[in-house]
Amino acid sequence: MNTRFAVAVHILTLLHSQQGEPATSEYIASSVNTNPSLIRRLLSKLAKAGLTRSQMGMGGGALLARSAESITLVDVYRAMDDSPDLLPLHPSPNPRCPVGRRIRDVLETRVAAAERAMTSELALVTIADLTDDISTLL
Amino acid sequence: MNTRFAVAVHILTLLHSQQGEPATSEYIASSVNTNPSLIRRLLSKLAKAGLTRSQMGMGGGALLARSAESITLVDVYRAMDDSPDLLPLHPSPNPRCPVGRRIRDVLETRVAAAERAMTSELALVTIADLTDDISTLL
DNA sequence: TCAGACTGTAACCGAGATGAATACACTATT
DNA sequence: AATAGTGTATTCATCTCGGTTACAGTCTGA
Repeated sequence: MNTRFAVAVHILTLLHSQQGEPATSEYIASSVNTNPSLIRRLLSKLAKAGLTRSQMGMGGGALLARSAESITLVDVYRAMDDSPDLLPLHPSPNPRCPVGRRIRDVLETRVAAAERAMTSELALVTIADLTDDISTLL
Repeated sequence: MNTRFAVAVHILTLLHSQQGEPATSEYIASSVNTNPSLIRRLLSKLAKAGLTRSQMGMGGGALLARSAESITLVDVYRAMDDSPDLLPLHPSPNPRCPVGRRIRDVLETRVAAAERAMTSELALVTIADLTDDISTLL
């Protein structure tokens, strides 16, 4: 995994703290410490996942499309998820070897269970939770 | 994560199926369908983690250093683990922004919990389990 | 209606990771 | 000594990633 997940969470938390005021990619980029184009790329993915929406034109910017209480970290994780495999399997073992022929299926089952365990944990945390965490840190 | 984890599991399962007979990197490579040098690189890591050992010279090869029942997928995962972060965080948010200043710590806690959930699941599965899975698949 | 403030998206770059391949010194067995 | 192995360094092509520039499209307000 790359840092897109972390940046996306950052974006959503920031949007939540804006309380309905649209945020420009320029403004978000200054908080994340990167450039606006990258932010817009991520916002495009978040919008496709139904987590944010954008107002075009002057005075526009990005907004949460749903309540911060309803957006969990799994939602963000899936929205950023290009390659579906957290632990990719080796592509082409030798089918003429008993182990090589079966290892893929066997391992896939076990790895899928582990990934489910992780996403279940991510599902417990919402963007609103993170905002609360930040407030209590003050 | 890359495919090293999957290949390492493949290697260990193969070694277990050898029942104490040393396996050459050439033989392992033919089952994994890659080249011997890559296998030896991975074996070197596995040996450093105490999971395998090698016999040099003619008739030599790799062996399990511990019982297959005692080697779990977390052991393999950690042995291959170069970069410690499954979900890396964004390196340098803007410290002058309230969200940017705190998001890292807040997110880190939650992500660590999720990663623990995954490794706990991996800890439940041993190399011996995988060998059993393969046998029952026949 | 036009200028300006925005978004959305494509394109390109440099850096780093990855797997494949080669090479070679070293070690044990026969 | 010859041979069959390991261990490790190096090189290479490819891919991914984040950073950046560029530009067309959209909205607002003077």
